[in-house]
Amino acid sequence: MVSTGTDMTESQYGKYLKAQMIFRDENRLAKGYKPDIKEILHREKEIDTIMRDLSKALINVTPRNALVYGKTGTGKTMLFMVLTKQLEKEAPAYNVSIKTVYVRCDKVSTKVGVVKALIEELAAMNNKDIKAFNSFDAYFNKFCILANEYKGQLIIILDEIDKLQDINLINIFARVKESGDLEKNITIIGITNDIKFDEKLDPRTKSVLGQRDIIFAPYDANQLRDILYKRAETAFLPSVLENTVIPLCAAFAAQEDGDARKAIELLMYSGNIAEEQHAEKVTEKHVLLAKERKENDKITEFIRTLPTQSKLVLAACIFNISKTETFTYTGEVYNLYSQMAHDTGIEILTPRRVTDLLNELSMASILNVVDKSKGRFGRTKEVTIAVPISTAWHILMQDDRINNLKLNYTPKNIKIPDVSQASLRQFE
DNA sequence: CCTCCACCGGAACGTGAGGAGT
DNA sequence: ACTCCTCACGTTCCGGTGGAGG
Repeated sequence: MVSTGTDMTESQYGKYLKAQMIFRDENRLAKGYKPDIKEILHREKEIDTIMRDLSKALINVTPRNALVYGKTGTGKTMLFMVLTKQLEKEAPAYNVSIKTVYVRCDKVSTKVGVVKALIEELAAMNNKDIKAFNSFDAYFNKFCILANEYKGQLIIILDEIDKLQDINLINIFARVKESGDLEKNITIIGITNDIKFDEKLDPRTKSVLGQRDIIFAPYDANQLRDILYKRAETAFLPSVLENTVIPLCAAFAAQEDGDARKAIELLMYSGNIAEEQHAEKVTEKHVLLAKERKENDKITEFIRTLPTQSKLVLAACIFNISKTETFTYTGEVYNLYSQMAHDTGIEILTPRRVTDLLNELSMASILNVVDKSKGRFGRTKEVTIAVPISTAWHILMQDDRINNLKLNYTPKNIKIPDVSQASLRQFE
């Protein structure tokens, strides 16, 4: 039996479609989305510089190497992705071949790994098979052979280049190019968010890589606002955004180092929440909720992924604090921690180590830890908790290794479970 | 003013896991 | 397969230290 089609009253999906009153194309706000060059705002100078250099590849002149600095969310990677893609697209019209290889050095951090990635890209162009070699030199030789066979321009982008274990790799490229063993058709572009990266380089590497420095300044609130408006045009349905929404998102993100990615994410999150609530418009309220939810998710995730020992220390703090409803001291924490560790059959750490764990929790803003002197009665740390206490406790008790603690220790005044993300938020 | 508590935190070292390089 | 090397995690040792009480 075959359905003849479109009886709307029978459609189970229809009501969901109808409910989607907010987004036109949510993908425009998604992480990997690459805008068109014309859509990119406030990077005119950088685009100009980069395109001027890269355009030489079109007449088969090797562009200069470059070192690109900028904090996260300033558009470095995105811009190079977009501009090199465009370059590759225009190459045939100029009768040249241009190949861009993009390597994320935080994922592939060894020189063997990087060269292997390059070989794979080059081999893929003419469907060659890739052999495994047993030394760096062998890999590098293979790369030279392939690179020499390739008559076009090869652009190597090393993203997060500061994570590269052996920066000497850059020198190896340079030396081989000088010696003539390698055609001079290779451009290396290093991207980093470490402003002082060049100080870690020896002068030679610096002169090889830093033929040109490009710096991406963080966006200010006004620029973020423009960027968000641009994205919103195509991402949202017309006039679903209240006027204050974008300025608010921009202002929040500007506070956080002008990270455009975060700004866009916040906007998307706000839209999601409006959608969940079947609202017709995205309002300021949704932005505030989104911000709060993002922060809560961060805390939840942080606590959830804490090592077991840290979880025990935190559990001890929480239980002590819930008893007095004020604060606790290092000594008390350690005593209870030892007890809890004993009860759960977990190895008991030394006090020295526990102070470090306490400090780590403080650094992460889960706890507030203040030095306190009780005079005659010694010096200690006064510990208070910086996150909603029942939220934290529930997350801790989701850990199988320590959740038998709740038999003896569940703090008073803790509202009981249903631990979905949504319900956690209601507490506090 | 001095003491002395109860802890702080630097330094040096041990250990085991995991990954890179040969 | 084997040897390095690095890194995270912990320990031991020990010289501080702010201020209430004597």
